Amino acid sequence: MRISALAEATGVSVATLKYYLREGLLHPGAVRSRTQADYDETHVERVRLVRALGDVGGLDLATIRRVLATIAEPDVERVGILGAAQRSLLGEAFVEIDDAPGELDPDSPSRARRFAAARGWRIDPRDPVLDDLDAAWDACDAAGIGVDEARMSAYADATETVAEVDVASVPREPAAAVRQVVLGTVLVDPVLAALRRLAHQHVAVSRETPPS
Amino acid sequence: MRISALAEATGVSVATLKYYLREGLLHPGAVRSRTQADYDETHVERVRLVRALGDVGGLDLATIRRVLATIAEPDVERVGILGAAQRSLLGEAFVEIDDAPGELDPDSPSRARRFAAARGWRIDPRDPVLDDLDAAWDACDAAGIGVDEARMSAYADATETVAEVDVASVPREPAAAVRQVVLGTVLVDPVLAALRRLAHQHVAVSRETPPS
DNA sequence: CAATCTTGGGTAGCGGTACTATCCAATGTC
DNA sequence: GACATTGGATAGTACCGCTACCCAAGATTG
Repeated sequence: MRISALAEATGVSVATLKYYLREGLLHPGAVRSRTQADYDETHVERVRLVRALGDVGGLDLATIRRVLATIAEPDVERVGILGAAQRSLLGEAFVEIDDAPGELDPDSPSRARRFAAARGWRIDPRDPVLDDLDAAWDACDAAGIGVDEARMSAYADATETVAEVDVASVPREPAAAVRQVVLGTVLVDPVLAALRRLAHQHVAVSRETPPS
Repeated sequence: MRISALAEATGVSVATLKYYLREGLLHPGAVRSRTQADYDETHVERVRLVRALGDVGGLDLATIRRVLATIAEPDVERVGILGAAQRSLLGEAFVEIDDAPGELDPDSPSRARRFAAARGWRIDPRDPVLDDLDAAWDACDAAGIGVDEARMSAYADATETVAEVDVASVPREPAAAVRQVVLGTVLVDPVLAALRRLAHQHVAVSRETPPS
């Protein structure tokens, strides 16, 4: 399969494919001569994956590159599967959890930390996702959306059942597990977001005109 | 409060505030003289809201402008509260549901449509969110993440309980309701995403070392 | 075998987004 | 009266994700 055929198969222009090759998002094809390389199904899949991560997952190319690298050679030993996933998605911003400076204040933990603790969630208080939750929660406050602890608890219940399903679907084999976790973290979020909007519609309609 | 004080209060540079004023994202202050205007708490809140929608919600400025316009003068009569929310978030891409061309094929509905129907969700088959769900679901397939109907059902269960909470928190008064729905749609997604990642962590840890 | 693609490789440019910097004359402030 | 600040305007910047163009080597077709 030549590059033009790959372009046709994926719906991505030849120029863009060359760009992906240059950027290291797409592995080179088998070189047949100086002006010909052979691409196969793995290239088609890769291109589709890159587009999926970008268009649906909303990742930029730098993050996509890290995600692909993580999948290619997962560094499970060092930080575990979830750690590897998180590091690939955070990039520069990722701080090795042991290296975290002594900024942690056990006397006045953030709202997210208190919430997680109260819930009995066993989470390292240095986990940066806790800061994400604080930021998102604060943003809701700034917008005047009342998200009190009760509502947050209901959300946490729901996400916990989601997480059980997610974890149950992770393969035992480490490399496949990393792949599933990294891609699942990114690509299932949009699925859940769409389902939530649809559920809004359904619930709203059902309240107006209850099902007979 | 002068513009420099507003900048200090919000952590946004004066240059950027001027830019927001120009772009209509921030209402002008009370003009005291040709070189002085007075800003108040409403301006502080507005700036914080704009940053929250951008930084946390990931919206671009054009979308933020539409969201603010929708909140300011909701057009509830025409398309209902959820419709108003959706239109402000979709912008150009929004197609009046009655105007939808006859492209709808009732004989071969998409996977998302079949799924929603099988679930008993009462959703207009022309709802564009169904297409979003199809795209997100397809992206999971393209990535090799197996999301079968069973898993999707579990996700739908979870989002349905989230949606119940969401709908229950919507005020009765129309203008406040539109505000809650539009902002809640955008800003709660990141909260749920963070909770899901934390729940992953918790569930994974609990499986390794079950709670005593 | 010659005319016509097509390819890899490279460089340069483009359109959009979200600011940022600079200048100005009018006006506040000390 | 010296200096800082403001609104208003214009121009410039940095980054991102492509896109366009060029070239010479090599493949394909009539």
